[in-house]
Amino acid sequence: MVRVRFAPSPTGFLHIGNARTALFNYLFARKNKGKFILRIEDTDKERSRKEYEEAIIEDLKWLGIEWDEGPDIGGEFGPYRQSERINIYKGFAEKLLKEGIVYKCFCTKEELEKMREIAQQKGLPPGYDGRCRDLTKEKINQYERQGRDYVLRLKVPEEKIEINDLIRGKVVFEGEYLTDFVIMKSDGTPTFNFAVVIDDYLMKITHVIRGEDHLSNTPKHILIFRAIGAELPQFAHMSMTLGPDRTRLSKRHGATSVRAYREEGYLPEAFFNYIALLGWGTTESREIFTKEELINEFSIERCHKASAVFDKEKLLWMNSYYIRNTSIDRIYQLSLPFLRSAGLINNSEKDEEYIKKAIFLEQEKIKTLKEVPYLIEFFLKEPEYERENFENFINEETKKTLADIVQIFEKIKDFKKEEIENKVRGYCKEKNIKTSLVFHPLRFAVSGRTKGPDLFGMIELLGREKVIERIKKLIK
RNA sequence: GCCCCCAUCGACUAGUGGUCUAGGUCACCACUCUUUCAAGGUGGUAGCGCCGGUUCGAGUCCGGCUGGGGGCGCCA
Repeated sequence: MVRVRFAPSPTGFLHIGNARTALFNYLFARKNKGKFILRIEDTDKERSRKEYEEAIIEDLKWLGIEWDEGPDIGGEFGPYRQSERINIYKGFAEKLLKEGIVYKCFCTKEELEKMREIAQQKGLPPGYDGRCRDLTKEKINQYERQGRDYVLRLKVPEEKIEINDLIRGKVVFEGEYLTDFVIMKSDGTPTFNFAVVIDDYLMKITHVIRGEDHLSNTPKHILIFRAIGAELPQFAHMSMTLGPDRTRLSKRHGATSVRAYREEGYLPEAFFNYIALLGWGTTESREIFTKEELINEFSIERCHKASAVFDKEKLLWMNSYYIRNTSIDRIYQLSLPFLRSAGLINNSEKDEEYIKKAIFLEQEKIKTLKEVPYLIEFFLKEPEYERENFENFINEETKKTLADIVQIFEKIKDFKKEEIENKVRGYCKEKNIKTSLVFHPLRFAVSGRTKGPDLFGMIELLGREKVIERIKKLIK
């Protein structure tokens, strides 16, 4: 049975890169009829916050990623919050200490700093020189009596470690570059590297799918798996997500959290779809997939090794594509929060059908839900006339035309767009005026704008009364 | 500094030794449709980082170089 996990740290909102890791784990689990587990890695007390855990859970749900076990729903292998598992790690650490696989290190920050400098001078990566490895019992007792802090370090053997990565193939790390690393901090909490392995082991994780930034940590993990006598899971290291300048996606590239895109009015399915296409593709280079199709098509072997640049433009296109191809009911529902905060929706449900019709008229133009209030605003409120265009469309000449149009509108029996269009076109012909000389001022008079939806559909929806009122007010 | 990973249009990708005068999508440009803006349709610009090797034949295999990314903490 396939078991995978997504293990974020609640130190901020769900990041795009993490969302992609979560997504790939999710797709892999569903594709293989396995389980997807959510685990919260909150051992860093300084930076972890409960609000972020809640936010991450909310954003994952928004994206449509569901888990089978997690801190909110429990499961057979809980608890799923590392802060609640401290005693488990301690137990493993004590056992390893007894077995002599792990040892107490009393070195101070200053000593460690010096060591790193020396290692660098020798052309080695900065690391620990192992000086506390063979401390005598007496020495250890003495240090402890003095109340000195200590950490637990793993005795790292000098041998090469091979990883058989599902995405990258064979990766070899030579032994001499890895030094004894910390598994338990002096405050009695585990390091990330230790907690991950213990949890993956106890939670029976079969496939560790994570970002490439963890590839270099993997030898350490393998050593810990071996130390506790556990079987290795399969590893798959996904490529990273980069900003437009090809550096790691970060704050200075603008919005990097899923939350931000959600608030900008992106559809979850569009975001889901786009993110899946980063570092992954099918042989036919298809672009649009439903969640089910993605689950069906997904394969870890097709993951790219090279990192991918997150392209906001393409996401925006995809979002508009999804908006164009989604039912008005859903667009309406999703737009509600945006309409509310724009103060356009306080007057009750009567407006629902009217607003839906307005959205329908604008649908092909909507790129994000955030634009909806602006696009339909003039249907709900008196228009604000664009100053820079005012005189182009409302002048002595057009006022006369508009006055005629009012008369025509007053006489139309069935105030529907076909009839309205026929009559207006007929008027143009009769007076021998170019249609654009009528259409543009009319559009402007009714909406206050030079751009907008289908003119006659818009007039029909606004209704005779409102249209005539708006025109009259202008030409007075 | 050391270790590891990576390399096809500006971006995302297809491509697993001949069918590649390298295909698709976004962006960009032109034309078209048209009452505006969009959307749509048609066409176009643009790429295998470089140098060697293997081979009858290399985007595809091997090596080096260059470039980019990641890691090296009592952060995760």
